[in-house]
Amino acid sequence: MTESKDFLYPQKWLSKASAGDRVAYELRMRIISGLIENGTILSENKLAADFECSRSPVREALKTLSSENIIRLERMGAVVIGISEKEIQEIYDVRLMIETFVFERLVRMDTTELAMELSKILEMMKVAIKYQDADEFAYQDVLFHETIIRSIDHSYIEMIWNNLKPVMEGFILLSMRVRFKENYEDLTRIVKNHELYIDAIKAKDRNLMIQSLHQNFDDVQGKVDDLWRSQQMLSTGVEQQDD
Amino acid sequence: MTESKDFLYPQKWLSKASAGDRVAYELRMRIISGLIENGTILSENKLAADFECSRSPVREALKTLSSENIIRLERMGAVVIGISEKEIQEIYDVRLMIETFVFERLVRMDTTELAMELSKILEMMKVAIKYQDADEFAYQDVLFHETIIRSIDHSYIEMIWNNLKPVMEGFILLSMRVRFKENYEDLTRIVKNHELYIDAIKAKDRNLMIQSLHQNFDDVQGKVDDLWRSQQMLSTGVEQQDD
DNA sequence: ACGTGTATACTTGTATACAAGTTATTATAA
DNA sequence: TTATAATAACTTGTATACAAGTATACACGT
Repeated sequence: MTESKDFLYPQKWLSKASAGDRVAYELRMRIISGLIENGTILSENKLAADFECSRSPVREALKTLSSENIIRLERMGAVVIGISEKEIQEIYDVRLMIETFVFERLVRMDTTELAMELSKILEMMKVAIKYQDADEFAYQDVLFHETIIRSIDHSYIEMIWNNLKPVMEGFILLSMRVRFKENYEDLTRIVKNHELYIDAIKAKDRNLMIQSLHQNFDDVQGKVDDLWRSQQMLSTGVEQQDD
Repeated sequence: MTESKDFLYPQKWLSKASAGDRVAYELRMRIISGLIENGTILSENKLAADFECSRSPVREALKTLSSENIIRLERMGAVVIGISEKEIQEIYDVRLMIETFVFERLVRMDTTELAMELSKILEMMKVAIKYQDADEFAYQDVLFHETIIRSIDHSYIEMIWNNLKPVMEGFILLSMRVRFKENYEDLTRIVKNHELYIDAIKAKDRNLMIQSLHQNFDDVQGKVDDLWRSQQMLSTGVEQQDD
């Protein structure tokens, strides 16, 4: 039980977060990473003991996680749904759906400011690669897409994003940690991909955008593999919990 | 303050609901209907007193409502966002988006069972018209679309629906109550519209589906007008609250 | 051996208490 | 009259207490 006290979610990102948020972020990571297996039944009391807090923050976290579709609240306990291949596919269905929608709006807007902002984020990503900071890279990657989505000022599209984001973030976080160790050269390809996306936004070229999205999606397939490897790394590094 | 104790949400739909759910459903209706004006700052304590319960269920309700984008949780109090013309447009953007996505899946499935189920719901709607039960009609209307969406078994599309549904339901509820009083003949047109939708699903005809969706959308524009009328009816029938 | 009832150890939902922080108000001084 | 400091009345976030319901295990009678 030595390793299990480690946190999967970057603690510095939680500096001003409430206990409820902390539980949500960490619990989410443990579920996405497979550390907590699908089908597991979570009890509020056990979680409260685990996270050394009262049931109030735990309840809040469980409600959040259930609205993100990674657990299911039932009469007795919360059942872990987690992220299997099907869910990953579904998440990217939705991402494709909303990003396509967003692009249709973007082509009717002035995108110079957005393109500038995205370029800045891209620079950040390059720096993160240079200093081998996987977490920072993941953060900027998520921010990149969030910036695009928020630029059209559509509160209900943003609502969808808000529900998707935490899971995406966790997913990408785990994936990038593996890549920084094992597939370092992949990162430059991801950067290229994002450059393509910016070009598409600048040129307002649908074909280019579709192309970029699809390449991004191919990357995702890679991420899926990474995730499994990440799960294996975790599960072999940590002893089994008895129930 | 005589009228303000009335409930906007059908109480019989809350038979087994928790206090938290009751607060959420009723508060949502008061926000959507405009009974609680946009920009109002809600306090947990005041709401708890209003609904005669403790802060726990109120907190739960506020969290739900904020994930539905009709309030915004801030440091001090929850700010009511509500549903203005912009939000209604946005909600229907999303509905169009997901229902189009769903249809693309449907055309690759066996839809006979679904069509049967939808026909049943349509019959229910006709009965509701016959007995002038606006709430039941609204319920079946929402169920109709929910049934279509759930038929493709896509948990993240369902996630979007789950976040959208309560607001949609409330919105349609208010709209139908007005129509049953003032635009009774509209209802048969809505039924026709749904029949068209079923035909599109049976025939797997994209054009027919698009046509039906757009007519449905025209209906929505009507609903928007109804909503304003509903809001006026409420605001003139109820004395102002002093703050 | 097997069904049935009961005791027990869980579970959630809700109320309440308390701490820490923010806003508003009031009193005081210039 | 105005600026400022202190106090009072809020606010949320978290812990805890309690009630009501549910699953489990165990004993008992058949």
